[in-house]
Amino acid sequence: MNKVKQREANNATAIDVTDLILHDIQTGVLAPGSWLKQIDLEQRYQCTRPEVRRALDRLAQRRLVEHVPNRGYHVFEPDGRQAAEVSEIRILLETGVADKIAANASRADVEALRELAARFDKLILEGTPIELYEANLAFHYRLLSLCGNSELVKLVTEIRQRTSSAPVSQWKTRARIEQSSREHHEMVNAIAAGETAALKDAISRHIRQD
Amino acid sequence: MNKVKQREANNATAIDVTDLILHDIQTGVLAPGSWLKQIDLEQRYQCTRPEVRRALDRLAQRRLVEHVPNRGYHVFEPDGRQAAEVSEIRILLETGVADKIAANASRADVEALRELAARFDKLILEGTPIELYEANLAFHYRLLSLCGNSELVKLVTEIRQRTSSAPVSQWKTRARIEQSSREHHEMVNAIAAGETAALKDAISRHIRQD
DNA sequence: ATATCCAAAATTGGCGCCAATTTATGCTAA
DNA sequence: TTAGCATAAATTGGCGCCAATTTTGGATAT
Repeated sequence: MNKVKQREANNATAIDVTDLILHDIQTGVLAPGSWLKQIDLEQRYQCTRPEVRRALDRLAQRRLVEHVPNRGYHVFEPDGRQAAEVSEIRILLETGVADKIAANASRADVEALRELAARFDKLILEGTPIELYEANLAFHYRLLSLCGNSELVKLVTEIRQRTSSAPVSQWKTRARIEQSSREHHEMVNAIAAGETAALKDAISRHIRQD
Repeated sequence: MNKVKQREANNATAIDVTDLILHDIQTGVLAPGSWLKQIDLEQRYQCTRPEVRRALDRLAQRRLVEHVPNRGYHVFEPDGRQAAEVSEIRILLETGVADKIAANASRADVEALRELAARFDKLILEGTPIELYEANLAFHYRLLSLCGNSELVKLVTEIRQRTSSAPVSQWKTRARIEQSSREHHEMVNAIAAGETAALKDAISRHIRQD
């Protein structure tokens, strides 16, 4: 009985338009500043009007899009000060748990991080910008998860989205990407060696230049 | 021309049902765990069904209420671990900017903080729990604003709401309230004296016991 | 030729209805 | 008397329509 219900429940969490729009903002498909017309989104994502509106409202709550009453929603573009402030927050949080990360990291964790850092490396040459972006996310997620504070992980994931509204375009220079990759390895090495001071320093520099 | 528009713009930002429900959750009128039926809210706040649903969706996004599909929304009650994790986050952020707070505080700022701390003191005896709660919020808002990072202020305001779902009921013991008040004064004194270490310590203890 | 004003088109946003699901109630059978 | 089931009530949630506002295009007057 209730085949449909069963199907729904077993099925991976039904993806919501919010995530689709979010992904397109993150990957730069929807450029910062551009207006998000409800009709366009409705067609693009093959969904209904109320769904679009709910998604836009959610993204506005997260300050990823800005809402102008009776005018519509447009992709938010953080000014320099806001970006700097958010970076500051990330540095406080991520360096603040650096010692916990180093303490909790098992040999297997270090190995997994090495692999993720290597994957990022590899994708610099072979992958698309989007793949690179996602590999970066995966690395940082794994790294931060070691701190043991899942609320903090969620929070940082959230505010990381807030800064890098157009992360793909930001990484235009090869030199900068390679620098990022070096810092990834630097972090892993610091963890493996238990050098929390070096880890904090690497994290700090990494966030500042991102 | 456009009298209405003018009126609307000049008028204080039209308050939204979300804030009303939020306030009632914060002050404990809507108890943790209780179900928020759409019909009840619709009547209680004299608003339409879609407004209620939008508000509930927003509060669910902020994790102040929990959504169970086809069952409804109920006030979120954080378990011990989550509460501890959120406290940990607040300590990282608020002690992290303690030096900035101390550095930026002018004589007038210190005076204003003294006044807010005194107001809290006074309300312990004379005020209602809600007034006390709001005086506490005002003190902390003023204090944190001195750090100069407005994004951080917004963020902490947001996550502070997340921990203390029923702050009024938490403060049942007089002893605890008075301890809080002492710590307020302790913080102000530390700022006035420029003793950042003492400030960090006071903030840390204050958050942990809250 | 250009600025201003008016009208039409497009877009946003509010509201109510109805289907789907869940919960409560009462009835029947063991 | 109690457990199970079926039916009814209540609640949630999706969808579409229409009003309100804004924008665009064009016509007129200076």
